[in-house]
Amino acid sequence: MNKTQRTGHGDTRKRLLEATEWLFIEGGYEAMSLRHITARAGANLAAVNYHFGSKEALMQELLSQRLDPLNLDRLQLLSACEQQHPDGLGAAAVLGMLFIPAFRLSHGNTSGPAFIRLLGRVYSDPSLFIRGYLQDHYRPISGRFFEAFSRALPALPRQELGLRLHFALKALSGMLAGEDMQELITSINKGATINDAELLARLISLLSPILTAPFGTPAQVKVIEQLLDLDRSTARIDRAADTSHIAGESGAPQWIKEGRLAS
Amino acid sequence: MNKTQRTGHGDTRKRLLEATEWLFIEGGYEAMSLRHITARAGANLAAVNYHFGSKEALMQELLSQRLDPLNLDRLQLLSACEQQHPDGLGAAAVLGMLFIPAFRLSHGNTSGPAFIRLLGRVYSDPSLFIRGYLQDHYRPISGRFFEAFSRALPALPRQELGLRLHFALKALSGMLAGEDMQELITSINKGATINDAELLARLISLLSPILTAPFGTPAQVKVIEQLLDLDRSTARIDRAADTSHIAGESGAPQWIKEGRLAS
DNA sequence: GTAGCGTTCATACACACGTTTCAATCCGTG
DNA sequence: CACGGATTGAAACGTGTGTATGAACGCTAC
Repeated sequence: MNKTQRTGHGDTRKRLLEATEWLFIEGGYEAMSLRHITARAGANLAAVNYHFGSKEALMQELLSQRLDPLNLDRLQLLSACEQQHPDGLGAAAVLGMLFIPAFRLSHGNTSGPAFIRLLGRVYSDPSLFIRGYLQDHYRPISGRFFEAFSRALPALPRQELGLRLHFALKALSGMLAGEDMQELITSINKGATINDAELLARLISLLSPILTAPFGTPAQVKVIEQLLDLDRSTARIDRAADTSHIAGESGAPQWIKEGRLAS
Repeated sequence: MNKTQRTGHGDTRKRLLEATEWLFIEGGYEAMSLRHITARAGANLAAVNYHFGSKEALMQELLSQRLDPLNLDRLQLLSACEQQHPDGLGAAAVLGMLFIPAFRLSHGNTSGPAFIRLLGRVYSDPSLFIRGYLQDHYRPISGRFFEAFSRALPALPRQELGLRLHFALKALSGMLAGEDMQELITSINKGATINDAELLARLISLLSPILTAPFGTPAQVKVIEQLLDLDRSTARIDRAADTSHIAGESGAPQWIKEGRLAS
């Protein structure tokens, strides 16, 4: 029945998805307009609504195609690992099970390094649509991994664990979204022929302290107390509280007095 | 000469800034329209362009009023501390000098907890305007603190240090922007009468490992290698590379066949 | 009281957005 | 060749945006 699959010039659908992926990676969901997408894909403006029904449906399809396999692999790896080590896992290992499937998927396919940046964008995009999609579609996997972390760190209260996980994942996604990560990987690979395992271990060694670090020690508290004292004695005489808003002194609107008539 | 300061009903300017601050905190720069701002401030739409000249100028004024004093205090504290401890500072102490002025400013003024969330938004907002403003106006302070960190961590190559700093600050701002931080603070304060210094020390103890953690140890690398093996053996048979895009099987556009005619 | 300045108001402009419509095209099937 | 469904094309709609304009208002000073 799938005879008319490739009718017409017809890979418009594919080109639209690719263009969408690119623009999303570059600027996030809000900066991604249908006119930009269709122009980049060499398609007509109406093509998006014809093939997908709406802009949101387009984005959902892209996310589903990219994230579903990834999260399936993550769950499978977690299950296999829990079965193989029934006596418990370390937090670093659980982190590894989040990263390794992403790492593998980004190596095999043609999308190559773009996949990593897509991941970063998805997890750091502030738009309600993206956020809602993630929460709606991937709550099970979030829960599974939360439980895994909870077992790996039984001393941590669940609320505190949630906080630290937010913390760690924000750091990670903020990093992946930029181009810094690519530079890091290439620069490392140039410096010495480094193993994939070493690279991943290095990444995880940055993240796992966020989860495992103990609360502030007395020594650290003492350092902070000294700083607080120094700050109090250094701070300029308190500006009158909250009158800071009143800046314009008199007369015509302030912006007209400054030199920026040009531009 | 500043006699006509309070002419008319006239605190419109102040109300506009406050409304802007609220809306920016809630949704970021892009979600903040002039019509929303003026409606919330009980002012006319044209008021923004009259008092500030443009939307961007409004935002610049808000950011300048909030961030300039903060960063001045930070620099002053850093200078005082370097003078007091000419033999060098620890990374945790330098982190403290970033946080303590923000902490103090958020305690004194009426703006109270909003100031913290404003900070989080500013540093995590993805819009080009906000990013550009930060880079243009606060490059000196960034440089100063980068040097301070560099002296505190002489073993770290500068590129690696830059990476880890990005990492740490992304984590921090992502955390501050949400409401989680307020919950954390209040929940901590409820659990036990905790000192300001202890709270700050706890925060810093989460962040400083990102800067000071050593590279992956051989033991960690070994764990990752085991996981990689397990992943390779577990991964489902490779889907044909990158044909994942082709989903529609035949006939009419896929979205029309599904049940979502409603809504 | 009236002239003048600072401020507010309603309204309009030009543009970009997502979506819709309907005619024009393609191409396999009869 | 001609029919018909799948696809593409050009143009328009309604809404939201930032900005601009000019009249109306309030107050102070002469």
